[in-house]
Amino acid sequence: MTDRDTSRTLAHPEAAEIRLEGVLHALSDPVRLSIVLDLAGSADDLACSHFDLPVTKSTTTHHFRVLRESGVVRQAYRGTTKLNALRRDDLEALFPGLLDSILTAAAAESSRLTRVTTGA
Amino acid sequence: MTDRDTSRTLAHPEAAEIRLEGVLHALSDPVRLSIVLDLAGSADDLACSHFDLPVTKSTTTHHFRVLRESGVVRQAYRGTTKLNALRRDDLEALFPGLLDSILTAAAAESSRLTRVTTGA
DNA sequence: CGTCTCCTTCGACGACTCTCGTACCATGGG
DNA sequence: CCCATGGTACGAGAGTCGTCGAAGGAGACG
Repeated sequence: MTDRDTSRTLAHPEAAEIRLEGVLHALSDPVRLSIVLDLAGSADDLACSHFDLPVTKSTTTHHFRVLRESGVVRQAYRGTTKLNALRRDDLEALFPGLLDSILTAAAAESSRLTRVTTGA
Repeated sequence: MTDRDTSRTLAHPEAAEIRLEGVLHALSDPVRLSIVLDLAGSADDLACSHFDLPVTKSTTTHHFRVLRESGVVRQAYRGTTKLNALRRDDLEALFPGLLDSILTAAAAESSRLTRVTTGA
């Protein structure tokens, strides 16, 4: 009906439209950071339902939209599921090394906090 | 008077207390990102009054507090002025390469957007 | 067709953020 | 001692964010 087609295609920002502030903001939420971390650890695409997040499905939809609209992930429908992939190439071209260092930092912090929590 | 001494010392998080999400959130604001960029470009410390920000003084105070409480900058009083310095070492130890890639990305985006804006 | 699964939309709520103006404190110089 | 300068505290207002539940659409599969 409107210009916001709800059925087939998903709006993604062009690479040139991606803003650093948006990416940093998208990655500053623990839920979204864990999504990105999971996505980075996997070979290719992951369905939304793959993720085990501590929020409801509508909140999950919200987080994936933030990630998509900030240019961090690319999404595409495949049947009833929606596949998600990191936009590694675009991000690397715009901000060389940024994604990797954030990913490394997130992994480091995750293990650091786990160690503290478990006391090991 | 109270335990919140307003005159001499400023509360900073320990290095181990610095959270990646907090750092990313702190850096996801354009004003704060420009502060950090300016701070990184300078040799050492800069007074708050050095910065030419498009906000009022109270807002500036707010942004510097966010940067300090997230562990991005260290602040110290020197007479009537307050000096600011990036916590490069702490951040580098916690998140290797992160600050540099964000700084590089910010500089790249800044020049990219300037180019677009001026049409040059 | 019926139904199941996956995901979206909508409206709502509380919390937090950014911004400001005004009043204020602390240091330093005349 | 008075005042100028640099920064803070305290509201307060507008906006955004993260979260949820209920309702519903789109494919797949019997």
